[in-house]
Amino acid sequence: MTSAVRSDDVRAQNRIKLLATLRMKGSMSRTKLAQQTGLSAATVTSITADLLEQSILLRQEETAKAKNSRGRPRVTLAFNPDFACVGVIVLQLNHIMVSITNYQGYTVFDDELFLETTTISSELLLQEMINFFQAGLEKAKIPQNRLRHVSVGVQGATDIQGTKLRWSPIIQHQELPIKQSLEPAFGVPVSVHNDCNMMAQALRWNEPEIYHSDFAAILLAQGIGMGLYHNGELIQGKRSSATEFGHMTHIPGGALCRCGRHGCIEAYASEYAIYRHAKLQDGNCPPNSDIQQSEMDEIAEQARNNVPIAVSSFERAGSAIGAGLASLFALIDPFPVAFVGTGTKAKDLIENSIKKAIGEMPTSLQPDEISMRFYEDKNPLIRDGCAVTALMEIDRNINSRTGKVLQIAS
Amino acid sequence: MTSAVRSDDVRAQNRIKLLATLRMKGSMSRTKLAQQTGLSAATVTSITADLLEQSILLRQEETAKAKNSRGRPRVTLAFNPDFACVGVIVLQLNHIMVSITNYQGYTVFDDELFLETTTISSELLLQEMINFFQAGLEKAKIPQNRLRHVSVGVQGATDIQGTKLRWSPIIQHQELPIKQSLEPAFGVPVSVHNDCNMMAQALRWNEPEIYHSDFAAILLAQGIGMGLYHNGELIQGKRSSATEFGHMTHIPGGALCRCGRHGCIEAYASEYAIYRHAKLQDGNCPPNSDIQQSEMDEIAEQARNNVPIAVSSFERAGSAIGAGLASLFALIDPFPVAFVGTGTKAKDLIENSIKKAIGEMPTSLQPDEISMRFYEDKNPLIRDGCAVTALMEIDRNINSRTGKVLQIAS
DNA sequence: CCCTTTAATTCGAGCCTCGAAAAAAATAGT
DNA sequence: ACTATTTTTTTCGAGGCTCGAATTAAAGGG
Repeated sequence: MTSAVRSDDVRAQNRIKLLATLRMKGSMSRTKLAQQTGLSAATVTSITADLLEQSILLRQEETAKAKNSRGRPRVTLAFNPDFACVGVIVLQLNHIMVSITNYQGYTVFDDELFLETTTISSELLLQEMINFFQAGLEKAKIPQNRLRHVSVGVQGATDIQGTKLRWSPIIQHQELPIKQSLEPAFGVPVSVHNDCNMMAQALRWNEPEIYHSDFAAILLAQGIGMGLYHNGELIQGKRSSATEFGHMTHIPGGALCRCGRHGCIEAYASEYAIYRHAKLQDGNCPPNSDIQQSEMDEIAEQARNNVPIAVSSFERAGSAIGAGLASLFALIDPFPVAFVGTGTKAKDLIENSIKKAIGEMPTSLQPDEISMRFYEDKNPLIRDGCAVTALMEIDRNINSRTGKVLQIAS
Repeated sequence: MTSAVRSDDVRAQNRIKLLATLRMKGSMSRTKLAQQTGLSAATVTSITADLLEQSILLRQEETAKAKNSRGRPRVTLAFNPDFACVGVIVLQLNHIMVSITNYQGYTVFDDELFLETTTISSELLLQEMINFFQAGLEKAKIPQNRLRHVSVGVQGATDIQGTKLRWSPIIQHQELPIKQSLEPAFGVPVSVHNDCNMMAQALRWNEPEIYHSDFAAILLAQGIGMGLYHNGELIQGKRSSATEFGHMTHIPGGALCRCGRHGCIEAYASEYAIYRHAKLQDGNCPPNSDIQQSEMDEIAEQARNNVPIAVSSFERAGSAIGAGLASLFALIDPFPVAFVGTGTKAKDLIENSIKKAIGEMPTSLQPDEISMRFYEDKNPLIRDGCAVTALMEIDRNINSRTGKVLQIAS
């Protein structure tokens, strides 16, 4: 239902709109900002005056005088890179990445650390995250008070409020209270996000022409994950974060999945599933959680040499994904899909069977009309997605000059 | 993205909020309205004064003086039943229903007509809809100018704008331009909606305690349909209306579906699928589109007498639905489900296998925790859903005193 | 008949956005 | 060098809106 609105909510709303426009479309002049936002020039002047005064925006020096025309030269407004910065911590299997991004969106520091996530105690893991990020802050020589937000990207299910990691294949523990543990240490808001959702966020940021209102990012790796946008909004559960595409049913009662159930898409399309089938293991064989990339490469090579079992391993994977997509396309309409992760190395081996499976399904659309793109390296996407999420969170919470937090009545 | 907002949008927004509160929670006093909407008493007075002046609301006579307390007696505000009325046309297989609902939400007239939808030309069908509704208007003695909106509920896929019926099993034609044909005849806005979405709308209206933010209405009948709400909003496609739950994949390459593909949920769970299996027909046998209710009842009776093939027919249906729900529950979190239609007569035969199939799937929730309710008669739900949709459309478009239509800049 | 209580209204303060007019800051032409 | 032109910004009421506080309305209780 619509919310009650007060007069000053209007200003807040329009300020957010204006900042979001700058975030998505880059620096621009006030006049262009007025066009893009639909606000009057007068209002843009008023709002940007506030933002300039608060050092949130900067007048950008006209370096290469774009003097194509006469008239008063436009003044390009840009985010002040030093107004704030955000931290990103990405938690993966045996691996932590941290990075720091300035308010303009440039990553000014990144580093990574290997540690055994599967065996470590949850206290120690949280402490390592804190220490490693603090060390990063020092190495990057960021003034303490500049940090405004830390965004944590994790593989696994988070809660909808973005406070904790509810369950993850990379650690043994459940309900890891990340926000609660990290906020006291950093003194700034911390939010926790599913890695696939962050990939989707980053794609939307990098390639808005393709990934805008309706699209999905699908992680093809040890597990299968998804970040899904519909009508310009991230689809999330009511309690848990992730659209668990990998655990939609593919074959009722079928192969054993890492989650303990049978027949999930993941039990056919993940690396362990491809490996299991290629190695002639039974579908009920417990998933191998420690497959080297070289082994997957080898199976792919065999498939390229037409070794039947290797070929069919990848085809099964493609069919499972295609069938799952077809189901989604039945629910929502067809949308562009980005495949991300090491699994895309075998793109040549799965693409056709994905399309074939989509085509067999009750969609009126031809599979060729559906945009499918492949992105091998997931890490930059996860990192950028976390950074943008954090930056937009800051943008959204820049308050009126009173400094009080905006409250909209329910 | 957020939209630019103008000052008078605030009034419009709050007026809508106020009307929506009255719609959903019934007549109430200004003071209560202020509490419920979060607006100040002063603002409620101001807005309701406008609405009273325009005869949109009425001061309700205090019939049974609820004088429980002293103090100035509250004045209950209610919709003026005579301010407007809306028409509903429900188009089903060989069957048209029309009804008229006043602005207070009471249905003041309804009627139905049998005609061969499968063979009729699209021109004639549209003309019959117009004639039959016009006749209803006359019988109900509704002043011409009181009608404000006509809402058409159809079985099949509509376009997202609600202008036409793109495809339907009940007619041969495609892209039936309902809005375009009916609007000139009625002289008021016409909107077209999928029947399952309207069922969901009606449930939300009738039982908001259960069906509020996230829930689904599933039609179990000749076909399988769904209306799905997520985060308080109807999930729709980008182009087509319906969440085609019935055409999600159940068994890849499985039984033949009415849509021409194989393995859809509908090919296992619809009445024709149950019938086909019970009659020992092959899964590739073309769907029988003309099954009498008595035949379905008979199969159900056999199942209750433990005739194995009849039992398994219903179990297969339940499993297909349960598996589909489990997939949805993996995407979003589990939500309450309302099953609607003649298929619910066999509720005792399918409920357990639905729950079993959900339980086998990778949801952490126990199937018993999921609300599942059954509603045999779909027609009142479709009708009421259409009526409420139309009424809320009117509420949303009541303009400021200038009479101009509200425009929010993109 | 006055006091208490609850509901609703009035009124001024304080925000906002907007259009029109004015100011600012450049280039083009003579 | 100076004026006219062009384009971008800013300034300045006008007109909306909501809100809190104070006021008025309309009962019942004693």
